[in-house]
Amino acid sequence: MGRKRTKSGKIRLAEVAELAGVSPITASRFFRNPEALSVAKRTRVESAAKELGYVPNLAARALASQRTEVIGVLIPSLTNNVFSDVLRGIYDASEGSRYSIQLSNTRYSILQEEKLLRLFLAQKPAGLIVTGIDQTEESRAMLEAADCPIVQIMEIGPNPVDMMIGFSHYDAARAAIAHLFAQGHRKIGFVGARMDPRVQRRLDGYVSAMKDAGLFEQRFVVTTATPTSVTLGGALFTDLLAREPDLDAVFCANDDLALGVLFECRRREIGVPEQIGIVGFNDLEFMASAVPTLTSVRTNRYEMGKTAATMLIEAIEGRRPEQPVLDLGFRVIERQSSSSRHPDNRPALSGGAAPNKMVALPSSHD
Amino acid sequence: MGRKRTKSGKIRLAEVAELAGVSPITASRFFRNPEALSVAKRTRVESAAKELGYVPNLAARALASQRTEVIGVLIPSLTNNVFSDVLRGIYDASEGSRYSIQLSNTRYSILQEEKLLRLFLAQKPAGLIVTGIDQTEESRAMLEAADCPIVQIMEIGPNPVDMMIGFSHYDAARAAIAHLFAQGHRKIGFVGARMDPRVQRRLDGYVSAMKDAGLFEQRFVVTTATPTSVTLGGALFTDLLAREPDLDAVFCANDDLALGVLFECRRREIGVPEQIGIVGFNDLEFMASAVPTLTSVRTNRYEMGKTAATMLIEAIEGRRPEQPVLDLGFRVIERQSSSSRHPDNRPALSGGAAPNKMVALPSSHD
DNA sequence: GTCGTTGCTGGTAGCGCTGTCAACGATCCT
DNA sequence: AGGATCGTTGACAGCGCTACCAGCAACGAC
Repeated sequence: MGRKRTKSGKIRLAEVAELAGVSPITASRFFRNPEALSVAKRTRVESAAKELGYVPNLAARALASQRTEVIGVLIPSLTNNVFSDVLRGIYDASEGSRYSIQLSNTRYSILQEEKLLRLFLAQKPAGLIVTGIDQTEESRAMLEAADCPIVQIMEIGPNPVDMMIGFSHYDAARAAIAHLFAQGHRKIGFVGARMDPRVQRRLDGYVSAMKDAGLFEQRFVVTTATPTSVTLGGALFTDLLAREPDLDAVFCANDDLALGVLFECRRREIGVPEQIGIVGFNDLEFMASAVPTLTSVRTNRYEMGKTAATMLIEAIEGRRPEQPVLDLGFRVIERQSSSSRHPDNRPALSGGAAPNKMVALPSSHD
Repeated sequence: MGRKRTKSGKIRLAEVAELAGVSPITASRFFRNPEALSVAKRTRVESAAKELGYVPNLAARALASQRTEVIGVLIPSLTNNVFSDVLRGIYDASEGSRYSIQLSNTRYSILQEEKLLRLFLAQKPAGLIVTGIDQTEESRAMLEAADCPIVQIMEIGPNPVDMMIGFSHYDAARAAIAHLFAQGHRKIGFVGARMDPRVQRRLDGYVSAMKDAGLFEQRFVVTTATPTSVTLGGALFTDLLAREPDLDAVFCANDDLALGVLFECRRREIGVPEQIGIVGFNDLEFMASAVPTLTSVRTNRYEMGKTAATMLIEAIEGRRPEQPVLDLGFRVIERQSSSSRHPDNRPALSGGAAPNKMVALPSSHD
């Protein structure tokens, strides 16, 4: 049943120190800063610890040192594929380090975020990763006053609290529309769900690109606050078609919606891309596999998470990165669903302030 | 920059006690067992705490009380949709409770699991949630010796370490095959990826069902250790077809593979379900939206996580559930992709020892 | 009236570790 | 050679909270 066993044989630092023939404080130092010990004592403590199977008591450490080795992570959703990739990056980066991850879900509510932030901060985390740049005023103040490094992820913008890593959703959307223009599409609709700040900025990018071309029409835009889903993609597309039957392409705020649009086209026997072009956002794995393959804007989610955690840990340990704000860019991955109405292909469009920082996107699966 | 600020104005329990005019220990009791206080002192402490904005120091509490309020969760993957639903349930259940979640990713390695378990156990967690029933001997021993409640999730089997919640993957696979039989399919292939223990048991269920019907052929089975993906579904299906061109249905170990198979059929212009029936596993949201809609085995992932965490918390607080092993069942959701070769429809098949415990599956998104 | 009993409260003593500072010998510079 | 500096080590004093046990009033039973 696993309920028995009362006192586990606790090995304290003092025991290790005794066995090693050093003072407790020296043993303590071994675990925090081994370089500070002479080689002789270092090996003595090391073998003593191993022999006794010593595991430090984190609570005591936290109490005595007035700081924890916890990195708080605030993300809006646990199930959105986008965040699970980011999370995986964060966990991968934290692995092997002394830091552990404390994750909380804001459910896309900045009020909830504020509440969680208060909770986190009270425990004096070693560092904090927060999503986006749209915090409440109160949250912002807490973050600025916080006594630990902070990374804002998912997007970049002015006035970072501390560090920042992401890309411009606005520019990415503009690049997607530019691609559609280049392929000869003109009447381009927008479907968006959830409409969190990042989706909103994609919409803004879409609107500006369309306006720049003198092609914007309010009826081309269909959005909802409802959480995204494949099914919803179909429904929103249906709305869009009802408003504008002559549509020749759709830019979807994410790939789930794009897949839903694709299925809806199939249901209605609308040819893709002959009659309707489709572009998604995020470049989830299935996009390359769909029939026809679906164009999307690739974002470096895994790397974003991994780099954010790495930067944070570096900063915690006193090595602040030379570049506190990192633009990871994006890339329009051109596939069949948006292919040219005129048969001319061109290279992939890239964007972001640091396109050279781009790396291959790891598989979405682990 | 957020790096400044040295000493946050720390309000200790002692301050609260002083303001309330009680001893620190009484104030302490207020937070742990308010019932033990007289009503007068209770309200005094409460308002004092609120006035000062007191937040308990968890490290000190853990050190003094020799236990933490941390629930350790070990799952094989962060990105698999299946686990993100379970996780969401766990987080939802833990919210509002005093417990916080400590998550780690075993990457489908039981050795890694063992390592993490050792790490977790050393910090004396309040409770533990582990995935599956295939631990190493060492892990098993540690779990049995652990001084906290434990829930095994995702599947049920004999000899629970403590509590257990899940369903029979074997039975679920058999039900899927029974459904295909009922629809007139005979040459049914199996495609599986990753081949973790649960997928293996689905395969076992498939094999037994096929053998029972005298229809099993080794060449109907295509599996790989590679992580699952939509693309992989298409590739495995291609292999399968090469081995057995006369196949009339495919049972996919998960929905990603099923979607890949669907796309591959489309690519090859194979009619679904006329020429090939498809059944997936998990019933992810997109299955209902695909064209044709895809049959799948629905599993109660969110509820599994939520119930597991709820049971665990109850057990931690001394209220052990009357039913330590819970079968959440499954349900074959019949859709177009497997529909009858003979036009007769029948109600959905259900399974599991506690089908009445079945609840509506919450949306996969939050 | 005395003696438990119960309900509430407080004092004492750490939990296991680390921050700070001082001390020591060895090394280096002038 | 004398003093300064560096590298290494240890003593001490808590960090903020709770376990444990003692105390005390109020109450009822004998």
